[in-house]
Amino acid sequence: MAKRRTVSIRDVARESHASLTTVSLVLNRREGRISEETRNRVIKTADRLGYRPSRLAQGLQSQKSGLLAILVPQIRHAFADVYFGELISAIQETAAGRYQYKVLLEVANQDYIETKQYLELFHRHYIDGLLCLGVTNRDTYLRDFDHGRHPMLVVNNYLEDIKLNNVLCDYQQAGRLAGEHLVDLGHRKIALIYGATEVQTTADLRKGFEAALNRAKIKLPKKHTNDGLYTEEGGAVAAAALMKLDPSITAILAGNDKMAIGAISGLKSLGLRVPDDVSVVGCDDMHQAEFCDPPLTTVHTPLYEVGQRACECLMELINGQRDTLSEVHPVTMTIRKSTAPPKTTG
Amino acid sequence: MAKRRTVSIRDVARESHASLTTVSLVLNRREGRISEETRNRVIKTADRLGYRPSRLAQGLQSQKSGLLAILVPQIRHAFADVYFGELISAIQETAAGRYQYKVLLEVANQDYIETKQYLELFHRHYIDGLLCLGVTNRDTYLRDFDHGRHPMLVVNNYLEDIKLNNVLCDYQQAGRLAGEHLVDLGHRKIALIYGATEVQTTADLRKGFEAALNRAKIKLPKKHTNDGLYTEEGGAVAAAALMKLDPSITAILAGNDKMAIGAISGLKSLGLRVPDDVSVVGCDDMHQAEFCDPPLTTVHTPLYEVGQRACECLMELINGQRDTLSEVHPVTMTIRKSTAPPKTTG
DNA sequence: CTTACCTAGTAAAAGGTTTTATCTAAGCAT
DNA sequence: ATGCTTAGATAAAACCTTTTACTAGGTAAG
Repeated sequence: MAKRRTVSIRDVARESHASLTTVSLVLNRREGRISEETRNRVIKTADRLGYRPSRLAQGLQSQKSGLLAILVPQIRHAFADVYFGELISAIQETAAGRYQYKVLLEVANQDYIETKQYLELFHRHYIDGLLCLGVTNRDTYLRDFDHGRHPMLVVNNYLEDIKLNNVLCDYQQAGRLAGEHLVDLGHRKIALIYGATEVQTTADLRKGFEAALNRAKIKLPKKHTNDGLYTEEGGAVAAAALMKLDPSITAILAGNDKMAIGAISGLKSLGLRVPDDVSVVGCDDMHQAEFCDPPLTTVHTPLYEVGQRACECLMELINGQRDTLSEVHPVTMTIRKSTAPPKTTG
Repeated sequence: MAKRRTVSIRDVARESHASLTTVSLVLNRREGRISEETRNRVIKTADRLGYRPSRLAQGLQSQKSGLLAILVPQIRHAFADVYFGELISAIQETAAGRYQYKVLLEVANQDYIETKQYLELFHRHYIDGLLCLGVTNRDTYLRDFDHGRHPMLVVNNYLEDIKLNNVLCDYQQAGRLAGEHLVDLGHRKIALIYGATEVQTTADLRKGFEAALNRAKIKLPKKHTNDGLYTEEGGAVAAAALMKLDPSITAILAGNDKMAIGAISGLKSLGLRVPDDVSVVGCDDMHQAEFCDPPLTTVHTPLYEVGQRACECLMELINGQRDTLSEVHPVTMTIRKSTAPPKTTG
């Protein structure tokens, strides 16, 4: 079981009676400098020996690691969340497929942030770029990046008082579209189940939603809003509480599909029918939204596309083709069966 | 915006009037060789300059990358699956927390397998070890690993005819426990909703389940089994089909919690009550199982623990403390509200 | 006084690549 | 015969560490 030494470019050079330089030039397809004959000889030898250039040596030389990292917050089952899952899939596929980049997975727990591991990642040449997911306004440590020295960008969010690169969906538009849809159907008593308030896009969603309602002279009083904690259970509880507080509510927007689905089940367990008694709108348009009962009307946020673009933009930052960027993607309504005009009350 | 060169060990040596070797010795805590005075001088200088050793150079020297990869199959939303999510979380946390290892995310799509990228990962010194998730009997390419030249192991599964390292739950026991639980409750007409047949652990679950039934002189005929495709929708459809084929069924085991939850909703929509009319047992004990209606009786498979152990074992393989291994973890029943004795039919 | 050993430290090699600057031989013009 | 150009190839430097083998100077033992 003699662990044979890995074959290096030196071995190829020796066995093909050429110099290091020649082998390197041939293998990196620098055209025109080497004769056809030598080229073939080198390639054949490299093949025969099974030569594979070491990423470590290449990286040391080029000062590039060929790696990017995805930083996710430490949430139980962050990796089991469709939202993150969709983004991670998009990023991984784009990085691997289009750029031959590999993806590192990092979790930002308390110690990680205190010891500034996210900077270490760059300083120790682990990565060439960083994508931050699930960022909130409380993540002030991101200020360490606002000099723009390290290629990084915030995915599907932004921070109010730190200027960072980002690619995201238009959540104000999302709120507006959802609001207009419900108003157009004739609803007047409309409620909102929001997720965490420290997430900027959530604030935007609310802003857009409220603006749409206001335009139709509808208020969004405190008793018409509730926290759904971004979870199904939270959505269920929030919906029930809202209906208890004001039984005349006829429509609810939830900040994501999970809470919307929870809300539907919460309403059902109160004996209310969706959409006959109460209409429900979600946000995200995740896979499951199509298959729940009733199929969910929701705002389609192009997450896969955002993940993909985030990766592309990060590569541009890495390659210095770009300095700073902020890209906003439009959203659309996907109308299914969970919304309908309100019952004409007598 | 002059991009200043990264500070190297050479800079530290120069500024602290010591040699490269001395600096390296001090910084790597090789005790005893260097005087207290020099040591302090070096440390102070390193701090002042903000020196961070380059992982690339260290890796080149040590022939270790400090990275391990998780290989997942290309399934839509593989990263949004609680099953994979739990394993990935466990692995990532263990690798980062206990070993200062970082985790690379790889997706095994067709091209990836055909071009043997999984081997390239080792040959090009990207990684020191590999963990394979979601493996099936069709993944014959894994034969490339059976020489044991590269540290790798299969997580929560195994292959019948390829001898590989693995850490997994005892799915035969899982089937047996579920079967015994239902038999003990008095059920005689029992059905199984399985996932993909090409997954070895699924076959094991069935085997253990059937053995438990047989011991009680109960058969598991073809019409009492159905494919649930590992999804909620699949579970719903499968349950409905089973009940249509044989309305006398009083209990169902589903191969995972997702299908179990689907089965419950499928049964409900047929007007059947769970557990009053039909008992349902799941497998996995994912977070959601506790919160569905009724709370799901299920086999608890210690996924987090398995992921953690997988990581630990991989590190032992990497460090040569171990050559080959196969570790099976016991499972337990978590009894909640979705199972009950069968109705005494008049 | 010689030998052996210890302490504090260093020079140089090794790890594997890419790139820059240089070299050689051949062909051609002067 | 000399100088210039070019194609084809190469030596050496650079990227940054860690480790091995060595040195100089001092002390203790024989």
